[in-house]
Amino acid sequence: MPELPEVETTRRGLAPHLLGQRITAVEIRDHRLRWPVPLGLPGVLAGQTVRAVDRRAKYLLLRCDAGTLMVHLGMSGSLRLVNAAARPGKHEHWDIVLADGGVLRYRDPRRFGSLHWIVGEAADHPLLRELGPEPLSSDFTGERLYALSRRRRVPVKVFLMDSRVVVGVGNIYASEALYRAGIRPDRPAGRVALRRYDRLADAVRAVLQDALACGGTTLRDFVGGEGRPGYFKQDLQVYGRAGQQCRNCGNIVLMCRLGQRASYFCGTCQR
DNA sequence: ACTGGCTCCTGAGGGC
DNA sequence: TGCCCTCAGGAGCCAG
Repeated sequence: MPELPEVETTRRGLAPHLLGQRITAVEIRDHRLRWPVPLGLPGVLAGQTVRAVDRRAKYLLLRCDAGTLMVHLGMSGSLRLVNAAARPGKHEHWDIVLADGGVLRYRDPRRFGSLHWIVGEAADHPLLRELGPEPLSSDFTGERLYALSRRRRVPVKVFLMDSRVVVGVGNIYASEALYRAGIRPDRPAGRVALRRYDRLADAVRAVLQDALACGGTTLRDFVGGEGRPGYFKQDLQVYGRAGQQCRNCGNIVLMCRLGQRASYFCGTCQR
């Protein structure tokens, strides 16, 4: 599933092909994404030139002259550049046709993704306005986690996955980062000390950077054909490993459910 | 202000 | 070319 590293990898892969390109046509084959794709989109987008390809959280932002196209991949979405002659498959819901003949094609079997056109400052859009800092930016610190978590009783894992606290930490990486930091996922957020939040912020950065390094591999697979699941799988320490041995202490990895999400941890290494 | 629960959707996987 | 059930997951949204 597209986590932040994969969205960033997608951005890096697409940017060189999209920058400076004029959009000649847009075809929406299925409007039923998470939010209905605006009917007027092809009209406003045709003739626009892509000036920048940015990312905010897990949203891709294609900045054009008259506005910004905002794409979310949901959990099963992917974007590929394909040949104009390639027939769209079953779950390939929209195309953006470029002046050079290339086609930016969106595939999303579960349709949890979205497509918005934003006129004006994209950062002011309701979906972006309340977002916390990027995890790989200097604004993301243990001090911030500590300050925001005082008197919060939510499990620290749920807290870490709150996009107002920090963006881009999905279910897999939340479990992995907490394991690396030695913090139990079910510990109340307000009962984690500053020094341990420093460790956690470091762990989040480390996990995301490691995954980003693997993301390059994912993009190749994903551009070449089907995205293979579990590109980061071999590096996972706890996620999906309930009942197996902790790689550090040998005790059994446990699973619990927090905020309707499966959470994995070692009861010995994490406190 | 917080917190927990629900929701969208389809494919995968397990039981039979 | 088996059918049916359950579940996973990003994240917005809402009720209490």
